[in-house]
Amino acid sequence: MAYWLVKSEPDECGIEDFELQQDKASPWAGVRNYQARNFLRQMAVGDRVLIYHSSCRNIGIAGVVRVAREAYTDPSQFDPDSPYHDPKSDPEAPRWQAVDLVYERTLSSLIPLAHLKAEPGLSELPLVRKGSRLSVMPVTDHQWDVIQRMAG
DNA sequence: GCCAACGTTGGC
DNA sequence: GCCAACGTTGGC
Repeated sequence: MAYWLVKSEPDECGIEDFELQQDKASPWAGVRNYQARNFLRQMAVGDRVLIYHSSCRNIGIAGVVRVAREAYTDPSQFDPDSPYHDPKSDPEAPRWQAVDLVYERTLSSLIPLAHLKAEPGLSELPLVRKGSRLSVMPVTDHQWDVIQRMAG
């Protein structure tokens, strides 16, 4: 089993939205960055995914979800009404994939970005590197352990 | 709202 | 293939 972290704007889809769905999986769609997409493709059912809340009042890691379905064609790329529409994507060779994620737990208290940045064991995590915009990233076993410890 | 840093686009 | 211009991300 592998570990991952994804960024989300809680206004769009935060841990609370997964919690409301409980055992019902939700699509993680709209990724439009090649590096992030390549990581999505590597996700396997059962992998754990940290949900990071960005561009909001309380920035940081908020909870954990689980991969419920491996990568499949993201339908929003072909939907002209979707904000994620990609007119250059060829239906014969779709550019973008989505996965399905299902709720696992909400942290008792959010781990703020400042704490993540201050933790030496996380210095290699792309999330805390200056200017990093990667929205889907792998988390090593060690980084995972560090974060679990911080979560209490 | 500001703005630095980034990824992508497109002219050459 | 280079690189300037552009649009976006995301913390503050």
